[in-house]
Amino acid sequence: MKKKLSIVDIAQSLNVSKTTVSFILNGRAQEKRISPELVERVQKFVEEVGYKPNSLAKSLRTGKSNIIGLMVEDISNPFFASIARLIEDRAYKNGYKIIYCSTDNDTRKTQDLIGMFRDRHVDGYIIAPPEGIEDDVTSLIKDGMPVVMFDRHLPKVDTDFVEIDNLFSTYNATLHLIEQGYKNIAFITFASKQTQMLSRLQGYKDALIAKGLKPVIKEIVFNQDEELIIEPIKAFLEEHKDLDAVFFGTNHVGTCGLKVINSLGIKVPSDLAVISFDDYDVFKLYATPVTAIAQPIVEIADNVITVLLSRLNNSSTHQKPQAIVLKTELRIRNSSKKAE
Amino acid sequence: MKKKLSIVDIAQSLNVSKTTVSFILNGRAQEKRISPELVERVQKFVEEVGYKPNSLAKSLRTGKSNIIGLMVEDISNPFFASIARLIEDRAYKNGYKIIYCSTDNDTRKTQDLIGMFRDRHVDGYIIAPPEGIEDDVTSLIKDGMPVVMFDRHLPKVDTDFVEIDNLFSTYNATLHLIEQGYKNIAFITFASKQTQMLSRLQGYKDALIAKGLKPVIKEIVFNQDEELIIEPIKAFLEEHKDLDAVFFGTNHVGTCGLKVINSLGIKVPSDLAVISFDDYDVFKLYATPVTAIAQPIVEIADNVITVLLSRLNNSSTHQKPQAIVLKTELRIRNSSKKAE
DNA sequence: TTGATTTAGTAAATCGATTTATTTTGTAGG
DNA sequence: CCTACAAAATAAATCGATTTACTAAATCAA
Repeated sequence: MKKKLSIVDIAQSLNVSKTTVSFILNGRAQEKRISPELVERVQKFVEEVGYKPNSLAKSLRTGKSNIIGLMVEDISNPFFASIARLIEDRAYKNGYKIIYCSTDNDTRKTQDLIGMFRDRHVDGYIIAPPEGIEDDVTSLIKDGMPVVMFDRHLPKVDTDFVEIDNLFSTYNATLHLIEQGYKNIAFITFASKQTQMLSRLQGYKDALIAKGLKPVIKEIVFNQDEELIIEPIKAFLEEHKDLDAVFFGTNHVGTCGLKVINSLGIKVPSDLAVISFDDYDVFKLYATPVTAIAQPIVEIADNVITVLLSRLNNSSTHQKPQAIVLKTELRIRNSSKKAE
Repeated sequence: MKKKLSIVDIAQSLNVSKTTVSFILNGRAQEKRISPELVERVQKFVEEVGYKPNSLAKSLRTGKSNIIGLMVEDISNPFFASIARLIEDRAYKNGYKIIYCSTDNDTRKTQDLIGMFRDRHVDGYIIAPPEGIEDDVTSLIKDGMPVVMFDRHLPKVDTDFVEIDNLFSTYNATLHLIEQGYKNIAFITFASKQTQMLSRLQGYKDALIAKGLKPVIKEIVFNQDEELIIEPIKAFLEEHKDLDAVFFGTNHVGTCGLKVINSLGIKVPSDLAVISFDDYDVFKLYATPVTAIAQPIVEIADNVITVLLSRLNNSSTHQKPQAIVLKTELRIRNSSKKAE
């Protein structure tokens, strides 16, 4: 177990001071007028023995950790997993590592996790915020931490966020259903006060009302246990035999919804047309592929990391927070008009 | 922007030495014979002002970071995302944070990432290792780092690992197909020398040979771009019209395979029976649900974290590395016998 | 009373870097 | 020859904890 080399070891081996080594390694040789020969000698040696500065010590001194904290709702959800994947790639390419965690939309858990991240001195935060976390995020921002929110935002917190045009997305998709001749369209979603969920619901309602139809809404209480999501959906569908279409508000609800539909032997779209928010292999490969609203995942990730990196690089300049809203794509998969 | 309190601030406020504060905060008060009154006073004050030790400084001194490095193949793959989720939960509960990354099965990238983790002084490693990474992992172990491998292992590296009984899983599932009357069964998988892939392939071959049938194997070169996976599968299926069943070696191949099957208008299972490794919503919700081999995800995660934590807690004792092999479950979904 | 031991606590070294302040050396100008 | 100034490098302070080694006061035994 060879022990790690420190900057002192390097300095001693070369008979120079560690200050000099440090300056050279940090590219401040010119500025500090260190002779090119010495620079060369040090760099060559460092390369040779494979010395790498201890980043903990570095962080302690500089106050920068080169770590970004990423808080998603649930890393096992394909939407968040994909985003995380893309963010991870771009972060690593820019010399940042990611510490991530799943909030489960649980305020207390999220508070704890913010505490942990803070404690670890992460340089910046990427958060899909749960409800009730306003104060904690505000306090982060007050302390000068860059925070970028995505998927949703906190109206009371003035910071960058990247999200999609939820209201238009569901409005447009609902209109599509109506134009196909569907009239009894239900919206099944998670009970939530989060901005993206409120907008999705609103878009659906707006479309129905604009066309003089009556909204039918079912809100499911989120639960880790999938059975407890499936159960109420089943009850709802059994109770509303008159529906001719159903709109699922998230990929998770959508997947559970399809399971219910299968178990009840409902035929899609002849018995019941289906649209889901989020596109996802399950929807593409379903017996009759399901129309879905696809989020521009790559763009979301790109924007998130770009905004955050720019904050990290000029932490001095106080630019106004950016609100980035991206478009979605309605992927129409079973466009057969409703049989009259 | 209030600045953080340090242990010195605490010590000064209370008129005691920082040594004393440190001892008390680390539960060494008794051992160090510090009077109960003083202990009480310090604890109360610390609580009051909400002081938290700077974990970077702590790590620098103690050499422990309380961070676990998790390297999966691809965090956006549902198998790895679920495992990561479970590991994350259990790690946090035990006071550890996770830094994760996706290796893409790329040796060079993985080497870089190990370097980064090492640099960050992570306390332990959980790795789904790509090929060719033996030396790097061995060197980690030599340096006394706990390393647990999962999903696959490196035969030349003697360390803990958790995986499933791949050979039996595919053997058993293939036998199931044969018993159903299928005779021309192909195995489509990623080209790979990884232990789990070799075993899966072997299990398939063993079963066919045992029954006097001829193996038909198609190995796909992995690629980030899904089109480049779909393409060769399509070519293969078009070329082998005589097949009556196909076995997909991973969830990813399976999903792509179903897309091909859909695009070719092949009916499952009447034209072609399908089995896939890994169970997954896509397979449950496919037009005719697909028989799949379900991995015990919770058990895998539990075992991984348990083994790692025990190594972390008694790093002194040199227990023999454990090889944990778990059972899978064959979920039979369209068990209709082949029509003769 | 004296020396040993225990009790309760602290000063200083340490982890491995960065950064500020300072010293040494060389050279040009008067 | 002496001063001034730049060039080249370094000593020492710092980040915020832990840990080793030490001290002062109190207790105890002989």
